[in-house]
Amino acid sequence: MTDLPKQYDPVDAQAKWFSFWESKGYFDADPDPAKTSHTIMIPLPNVTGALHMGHALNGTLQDLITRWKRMEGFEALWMPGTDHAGIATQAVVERRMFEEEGLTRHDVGRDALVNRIWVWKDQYEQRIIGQQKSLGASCDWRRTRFTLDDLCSKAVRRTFFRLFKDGLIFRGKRLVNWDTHLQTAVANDEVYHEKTQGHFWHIRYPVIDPQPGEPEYVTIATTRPETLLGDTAVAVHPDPERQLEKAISALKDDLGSAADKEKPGIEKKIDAIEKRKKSHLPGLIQLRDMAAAGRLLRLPLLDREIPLVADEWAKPELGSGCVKITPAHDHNDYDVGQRQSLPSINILNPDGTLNEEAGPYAGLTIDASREKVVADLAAADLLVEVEDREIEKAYSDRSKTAIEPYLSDQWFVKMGDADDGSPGLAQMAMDAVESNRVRFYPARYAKTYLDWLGEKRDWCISRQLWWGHRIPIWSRVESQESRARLADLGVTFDEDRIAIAGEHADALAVSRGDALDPGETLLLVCVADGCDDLGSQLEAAGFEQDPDVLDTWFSSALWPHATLGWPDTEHDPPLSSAFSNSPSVAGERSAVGGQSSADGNGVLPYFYPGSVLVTSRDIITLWVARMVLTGLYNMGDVPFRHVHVHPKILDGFGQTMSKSKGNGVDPLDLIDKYGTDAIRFTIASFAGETQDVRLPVEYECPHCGESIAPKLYETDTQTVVVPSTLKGEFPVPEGQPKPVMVCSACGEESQFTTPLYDADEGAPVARVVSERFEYGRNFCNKLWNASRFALMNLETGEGEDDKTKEKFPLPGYTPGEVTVDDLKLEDQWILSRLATTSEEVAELLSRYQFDGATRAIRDFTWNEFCDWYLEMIKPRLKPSRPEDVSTRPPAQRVLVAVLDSLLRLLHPFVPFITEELWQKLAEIAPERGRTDGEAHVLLPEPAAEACIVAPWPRVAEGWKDPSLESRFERLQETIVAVRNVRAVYKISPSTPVPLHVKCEADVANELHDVAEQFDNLAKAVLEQAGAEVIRPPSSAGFTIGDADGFIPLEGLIDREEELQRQEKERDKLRGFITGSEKKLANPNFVEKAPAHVVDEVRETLENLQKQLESVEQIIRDLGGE
RNA sequence: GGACGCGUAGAUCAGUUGGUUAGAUCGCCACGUUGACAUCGUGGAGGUCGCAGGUUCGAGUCCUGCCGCGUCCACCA
Repeated sequence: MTDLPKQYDPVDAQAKWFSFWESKGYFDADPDPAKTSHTIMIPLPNVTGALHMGHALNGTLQDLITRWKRMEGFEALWMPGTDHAGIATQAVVERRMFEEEGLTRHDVGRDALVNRIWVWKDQYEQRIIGQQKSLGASCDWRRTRFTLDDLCSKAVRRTFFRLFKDGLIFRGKRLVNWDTHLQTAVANDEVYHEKTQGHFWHIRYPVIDPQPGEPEYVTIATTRPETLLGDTAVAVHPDPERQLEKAISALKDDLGSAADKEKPGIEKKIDAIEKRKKSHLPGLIQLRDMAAAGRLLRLPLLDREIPLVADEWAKPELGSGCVKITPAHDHNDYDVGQRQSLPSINILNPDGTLNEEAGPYAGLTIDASREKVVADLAAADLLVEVEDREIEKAYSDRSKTAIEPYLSDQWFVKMGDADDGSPGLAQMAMDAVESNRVRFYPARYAKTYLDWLGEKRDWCISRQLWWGHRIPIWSRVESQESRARLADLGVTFDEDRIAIAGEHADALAVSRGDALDPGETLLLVCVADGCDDLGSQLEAAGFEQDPDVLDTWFSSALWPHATLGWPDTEHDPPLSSAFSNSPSVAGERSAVGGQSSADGNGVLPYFYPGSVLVTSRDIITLWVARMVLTGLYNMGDVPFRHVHVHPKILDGFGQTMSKSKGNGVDPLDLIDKYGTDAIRFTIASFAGETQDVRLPVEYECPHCGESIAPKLYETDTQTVVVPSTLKGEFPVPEGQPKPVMVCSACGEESQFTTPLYDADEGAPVARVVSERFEYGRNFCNKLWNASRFALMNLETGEGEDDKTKEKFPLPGYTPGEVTVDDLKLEDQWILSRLATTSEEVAELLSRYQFDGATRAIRDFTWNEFCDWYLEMIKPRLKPSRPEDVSTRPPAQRVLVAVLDSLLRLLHPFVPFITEELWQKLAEIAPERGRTDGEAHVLLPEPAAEACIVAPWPRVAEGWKDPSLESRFERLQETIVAVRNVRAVYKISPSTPVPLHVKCEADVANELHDVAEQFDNLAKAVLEQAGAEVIRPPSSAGFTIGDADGFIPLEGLIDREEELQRQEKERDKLRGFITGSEKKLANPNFVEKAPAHVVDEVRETLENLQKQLESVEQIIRDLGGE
């Protein structure tokens, strides 16, 4: 007996089959010369947190492709791993350390902090991997890597060394976002801006030795007067007249295309500039000339002499037309400083107080210095005016304190082309896409990639952090002494050439860089991987290692080749069993290098380059571009052939999901509620090419399960998503209980998932869910029950004679050859449809159109296999006369063959349920007819031992039969039409109706052949069919092109009602006919449209007219006109 | 400010190079449970494809403009 429950229980299947797959080693990918490789490198999740819906989408698609390719016979590697995510991870650990123990990183020191982060990392890595596994991820888990493990570290060191030696890494200045509270640089995306009330100070800078006719002062305006202490110039536009004209004509262009309501505003602006031209232009021209003459100004308060320079940054249409230049504390001013060769004066200490450069203001905080500077300027009569003005200020997301732009020494990778014009790193990466060696799907994303790389901006790779790959550079001020010490290591200095000889020739690279003090240079020594003893020797020689670490993206850029063992060509990369990736915690480092074989590292050349990168669009620049670049540089080949960019998941309000908004759905909650397969299937159905996905979410009442709609809620600082039945307010008033959700069904209150508070321990919490996943759950249930039906009918059973009510035995499934003679219409049809569907699915998957593939396979499963095929074979499986028992075995065999193919087709989408069913099917049908052999014959073969390793169905081409499909369609249409009549006349399902069909003789024959299906599916008895059939009186009719059906309904027919129904049909047909006639009457259409289109319209028209005639005949019969 | 995308049924989305009557899922309405499945079946209602122009024999699809929305990048004296 089949013991399948009525509903699929995912929990059991998920645990059972995942460990089965893993223990069998099905996920493992190793070089196999007999197979082609298929490689996907996972976009590394950060070790900072849990997986979210974006990961679920990203992971599902990769697993889907990997499973599909594996079944197609590829050696499919999906490489897992995690990213150390420098800034984010260190920030999380530092924050927790501070909150829980009140310690800062300076309290514990570098090594201790890094150790703490390792502990955190191990914990979270486990959690993330666990989550990925619960999604069914068929990664080769033996190969799990971490961007700070030994293998990746070696690749990072080697890459850095090569770049440095090639002169592609250099030291330079750059303004960073400095958090004075945490004393660290923060990334752009950790900076937020807020508008506050501020002032706009107009300050006079005295001109030194003004000539007759020249102004005594130049006026500038600033929102940050204290920065004048770091000013090194004042700029004026080099051609103010042209610039003003340009501004005016740009505005005039706008005016031409602007909406009416915007016009007055633009006109006002034009007026203002015109006025300014009159009032300021002569002065600005004069200043420009003074700048050209190299005239100097006296910096107020510090009495420094600074030049007046001509630079386009100074916009004559703004302010006074002049602008102070503070290269060390403003991004734009920094650029001006570079262009104009101005010195940069840093006036800040790391803690945000002013340093000795600020002279008398040294030691003051920024705010205090501003007050004093303003007061002193006023006292010196240099302050012209103070305006109130709303200004935007940058704040650190982490410390919530103000961000200061801060000039610092950083390391860069040169992206531009070489001096001789040969392509640089950026150009190489651009060429790879332009020549289609890397292809984007959808193609439009190539533009994002090319535009960004086209700027060829140098890549700043240093970060002021402790968590990460430390920069392998040791430096010391250049001197006789330091040169001599380097000479001990084989470094020689000949004029400006630095050479390295001897045993360290390949382990060291040396160049020069700017030292802190002007006039001094630094000797920069880069130490190659595996030569850390040289670092110690350098330290002994008075060199210091750079304190910074590398940008996280530097290591993740190497992911595609580093994980495969590059640069080690001697050994295969080690597998996790022999591999520790957490040196500090493990206490000892394991040796890098895995199995040594005569052939060297066979893994790298086999799996590189990868096949496809699956990612979201926000890291096309940060990550994708850099992987291509380093791949080309290190490997001489691109890291992957395809880049598939999938959509983002948004909430019902169209906003990005995130923890900080409270609208994030936890994939684990969903898996818990709907099952992994349901989630995967639904997610795959979302993944199209055009749109991001809106996933409306609800809160699920923990008491009764009711769904409560969300709403947006504005707090002082952010907009969050909360339940629409919110009771209480945020921020939670002192002493008040936390806000709750009130359930509209059961009236119970509960806390809910929100970024605004942590729910009380043990309290019932309303989680965020989405009904959309019922789509996948229902599909799985349908598949489950269809299979349940099949399995029930494969066992021996008992039939009952319709007439005698005598029982008789039904045979169980036995394997056996099925030839075309054994096949009924529906068998041939479902095999034809299966052939078409599997081809279509593979085609869509190869174009990464997962939504289309999901639809195709769902339609086949539900609307064709379940709704039609299973229904049609029921009579054969359960004959009602003992003499018909022989119809059962062929039906069973075709059913098994189709189900077998269907499970394989579905496996990449819903792996757990298909494996479960595959194994159940194997118990009763270990040998199944294969559809991929010769057409029209099903030969039994033993099934693969697991669905995951079964071959992807390639149904033999010959099964496809379009003419059969269209005949079948007529049958379907007829049945639907009969059902329609039954529904309209409310005929009970158990009452048989007679059916007469007027049609050509050949059609009539076909209908007689399938007469039993009319009975089976529409409870209709085909009484007559043929050209001679005439409409019986009191009957309902329908027409389907080449056949008219009549259902005599003596006593049931309401003549008026039927007349109306038919008249409605007639009017509809007439509408269509008019449309077609109009087209054909148009000589232009007939002449210009392609012949096949015209023919099609003619054919359609004929058909429509036939139908219309039939309907009109029916109407006349009914007594209408 | 620049780039890219989106706007199609009450909701969420498909709609291949322009070509008969614009589809699906959920929801809705009516009917239906002894035989795989109510997480189901059968039938049905529901759309002037954001707006305005244009190209074309023909536009949801191509072009221009506008309106609304989103994402990324840049910038903000």
